[in-house]
Amino acid sequence: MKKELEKAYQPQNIEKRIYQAWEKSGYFNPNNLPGKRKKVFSISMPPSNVTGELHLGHAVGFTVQDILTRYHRMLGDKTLWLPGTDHAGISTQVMVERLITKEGLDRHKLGRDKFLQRVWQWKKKYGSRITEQTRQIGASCDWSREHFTMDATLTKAVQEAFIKMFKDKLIYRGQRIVNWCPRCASALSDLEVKHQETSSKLWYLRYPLFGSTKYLVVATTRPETMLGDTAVAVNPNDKRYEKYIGKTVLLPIMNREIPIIADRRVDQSFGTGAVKVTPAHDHLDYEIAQDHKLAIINIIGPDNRLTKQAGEFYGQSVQEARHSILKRLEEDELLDNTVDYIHNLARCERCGTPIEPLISKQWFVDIKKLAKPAIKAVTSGKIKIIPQRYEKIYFHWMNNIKDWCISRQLWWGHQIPVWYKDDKIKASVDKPGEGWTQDPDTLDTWFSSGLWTFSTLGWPEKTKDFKTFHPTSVMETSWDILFFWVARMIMMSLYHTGQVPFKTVYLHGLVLDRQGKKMSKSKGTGVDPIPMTEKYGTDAIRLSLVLGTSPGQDFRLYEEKIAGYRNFINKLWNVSRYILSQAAGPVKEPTAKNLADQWILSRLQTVTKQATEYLDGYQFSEAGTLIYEFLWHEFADWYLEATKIKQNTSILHYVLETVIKLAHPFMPFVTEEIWSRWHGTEKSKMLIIQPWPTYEKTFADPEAEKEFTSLKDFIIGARNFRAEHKIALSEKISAYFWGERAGLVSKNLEIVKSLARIENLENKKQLKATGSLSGLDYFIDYRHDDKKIKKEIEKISQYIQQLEQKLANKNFTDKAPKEIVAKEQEKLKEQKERLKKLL
RNA sequence: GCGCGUGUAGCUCAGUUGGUUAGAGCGUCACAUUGACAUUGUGAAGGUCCCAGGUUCAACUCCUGGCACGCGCACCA
Repeated sequence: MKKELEKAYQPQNIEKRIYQAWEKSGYFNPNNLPGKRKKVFSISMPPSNVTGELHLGHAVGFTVQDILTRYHRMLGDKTLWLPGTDHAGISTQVMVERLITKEGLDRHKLGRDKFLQRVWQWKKKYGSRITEQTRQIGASCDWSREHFTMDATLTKAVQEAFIKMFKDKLIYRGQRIVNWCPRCASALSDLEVKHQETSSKLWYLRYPLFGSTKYLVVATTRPETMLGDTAVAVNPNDKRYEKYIGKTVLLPIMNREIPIIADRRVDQSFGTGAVKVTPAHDHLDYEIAQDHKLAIINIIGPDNRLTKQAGEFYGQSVQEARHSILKRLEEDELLDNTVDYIHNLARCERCGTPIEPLISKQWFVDIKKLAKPAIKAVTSGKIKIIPQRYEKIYFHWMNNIKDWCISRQLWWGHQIPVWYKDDKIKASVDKPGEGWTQDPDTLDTWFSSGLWTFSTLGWPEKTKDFKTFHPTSVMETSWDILFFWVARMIMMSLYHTGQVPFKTVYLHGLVLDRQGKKMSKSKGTGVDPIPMTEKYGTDAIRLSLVLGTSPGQDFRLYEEKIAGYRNFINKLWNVSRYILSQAAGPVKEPTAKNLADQWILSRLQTVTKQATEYLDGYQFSEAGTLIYEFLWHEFADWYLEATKIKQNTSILHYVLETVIKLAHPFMPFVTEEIWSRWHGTEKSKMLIIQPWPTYEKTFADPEAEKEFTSLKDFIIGARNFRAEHKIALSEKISAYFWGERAGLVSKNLEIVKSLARIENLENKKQLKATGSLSGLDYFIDYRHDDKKIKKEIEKISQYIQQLEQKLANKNFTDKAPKEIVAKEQEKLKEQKERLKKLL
C-alpha cells in the first residue's frame, strides 16, 4: 500500500483513467471474460438519440443497467450489454433543417442526396457525443458490438422485416385520415402527437336550415374547416334537435346542401349540441362519415394551404382562410357568438407545430394481429413487467390499439423498400428492373427500434450472437416509452423471431426537479449530469439516482442529495486508507478472536446474502442502502473503532475486500481505484471480474450479532451518565484495559473506551456464563441521571403493560403462529429484566 | 369519461407475501474532537403512517368509501 493515498477522494483525477483501463481490458466483451461462463445474461441498451445529450433520464437507466451488468459479470455469467444509437428520424432531420435554414437553404433546394450527405456529416460530428457521455457515467457496455439503427446490417434487417410483413399482408397502403405535421410535412403516428392546453376561441356559426329562415348553430374552434363540412350531427337523444334529423342545412359560403344526422358520439352538453362534420380534417368526423357514408372533401393540402376544393379560398394559408371566412360570415350575419376557450390542441411531439388531420395515402401496420400474441406473452408470464401495475396499462393500450401509420415523408431514415411501375407494386430490397421507382417515404423511427434486441445481434442471419444472447434477459427503460418502444419490440420480436425480446421489463421513474416537476431545459430547472459528475464524482450521481427510489416511481433530485452520497464515497475511501495503511498485504483467511470479530463476520455474511437476494429481485435501492448502512454504520463506526483496541488484520482485510465487491456495481470507480491500489493494476486482477462474494455459513453467528447489538445499546446508554462519572468511567477503563496503550485516542473516544470491555470479557463465553450482559453491571452503578432514567422506566413500564395485555389475550395466544407468541414472551422477559436493572 | 400513481418526522423519500416500541438522509439542537475521515463522530428532539368505516388475534401494509395533489389514455367538436 502506498502511503500517498490522498486525504479525500478525488474523482476527477481517477475516473477517466479507470474507465480507459476497463475498456482496454476487453472485459466489457463477454468473449473475453475469464473462466467458463455457461449462464448468459444480456441487456440491450435503449439506443440513445444521436442528436441527444446525456440527461438524467439516461443516467438513471444506464446506472441501473450497469448495476445489473456488473453484478452478473461478477456472478460469473456470460454478460453482454449491447450499446447503440438511434437515427431518430424526425428529431435529427428537424435539427439539420434548422442548420441549413441559417445558410439560407432548405432541403428541397438541396435535394435528397445532398441533404442526406449533410445529415451524415452532422451525425459523424456529433453522434459520438452521447456515447462519450455514456462512458462518463461508467457504463460497462460492449462497445465492440455498438450499433446504429442505420448501419448496413440493421438497414437490411429493417428491409427484410418490412418485406416479410408486406407479403404476410400485415403492412398495407391506404388512403386514410392521418396526423399531419405541416412543418415536418409528414404524417405522424398517434403516439407522436402530444396534446397541450392552448387558449383559443370557440366560434358559434349559424347554418341556415334549408328552405327556412331559421338556422342551426354549431360551435367550432376551426371555422375555416367549414368549407369541407358534409353534415351537421346531433345526438339522437337530444330533444332540441329531434325534429331536424333527416332534414338539411345550407352550408354557408359554399351553398351546399348537407344533411343533419344523428350520432351517439355527439356530446349534447358541448357548445349547442350540434356539430359540424368535416370528415377530411377531424378524426371523429372521419369516423362518423365512414358510418354514415358521408362525402369527404379535402380542403387543406399537405402544404397547409387550401385546395381547389375550397373554391375561392384556394391557395390561402389556413390562417388566412380562417380570417377571410370569419369576416365573410360576420358580413352575412352568420357569426353568432365568440367565446374564449381553452382546449387541448394536438401538436407535433418534436417541433410543437399544431397537427392538421387530413386524408392521405400512407403505409400502415395492421397491428391488432400482432397485439394478440404480445398480450399473451405478458399474461402467460413469459415477460414480467416491474412494477407490475404497468401490466394493466400495457393491456389497456394493447387491447385498444389502432393501426400504426409507419410512413413518414422524411428523407432521414430507412426508405420504404417498395417499388412502383405503372400500376404494379413490388416489395424488394433492390430495384426490380428498368422503369421501377422506389417509394420516396421513410419508415417511422420506431419501426427500426422495434427490431433492436435482435437486429443488433445479427438477425436475420442466424448468427452465434443471436443464438447466444437472444432473448435478452432484461429491458431496462423509463415507463414513458412503454408504448412507443417496449410494446412494439414485443410485437416485432414475437412475429419475426418467434421469441420474446426480453424476459423482464424493468421500468424506472422519471427524474424530477426540486419542485417535483419534470426537468425542463428551457425553464432551466434541469440538472445536467455531466457537471455534477465533475463536481461530486460519477459514483455519487449514480447512488443518488438509485438509492431511495422505487421502480416506476418518479423522484426528485437535488444537489444536497448528491453531496450526501459524495460524503459516503469519501468515507469508504478513508476507511480503506486507514485499513491499508495499518497493514498492507494479502487477504488471509479471517479468524475471529473476540465478540466484535464474530459480530462483524456474521453481519457481513447476512449482508452478502441479503444484498444478493435484493439484486436478484431487482430491488436496487434496498441492496444499495443495505451496503451503505453496513459499510458506514456498522463496519466503520463500530468495528473499525473496536479494532483500535485490538487489531485483527485478517478480518479488516476480509471485510473490506468483500464489501468493496458488494459495492462495486453501484459505485464502480472508487471501488476499482481502491482495489487497484491494494491488489495492483494487472489486468487479470481487476475488480470488475472478481467473483461475487458468497454466503458462508461458517461465519454466520446470530448469537454474536445479538449480543454485540445489546452491547452497543449498553454503550450508547452510558451516555446518560453524569459527566463526572463518565470521566471516572473513562479513566477506569483506560487504566484497567489499556494499560500502556492508554495513549491511544480517537475522536470516537466514548466508543473506543467502552469497547475495551469486549476484549476483557473474553467475549461470548463470559457473557453467557455471567448471564448475558450481567458482566456489565459494573458500569450500571454509574447511571445517575435521574430524569432520564425515570423517563426510561416509564417507557419500559408502558411497553411491558402492552405486552402483558397482548399475551393475556386468548385470541392472540391461540391464533397467532407459535413463533410470534414466543417472540412476544421473550420480549416481555427482556423488558422486565431491563426494568429490574434500572430500579 | 376510463385508468394509474402519490399522501409516512420540518424537507426528500424507503418500508414485497399483515407480526420487534414505524426507518434513513438532509435540516435543527446538544455534546465530542490532535494520527483514516469536519466530505467526521455520538446522541436528542421531531410521527393520530391523509380521513372514516370494515376484515383480522394483529393493519402503514388487505377491502370499501371519501378528501387532497400529480400523471397517463380517450372521438372534448
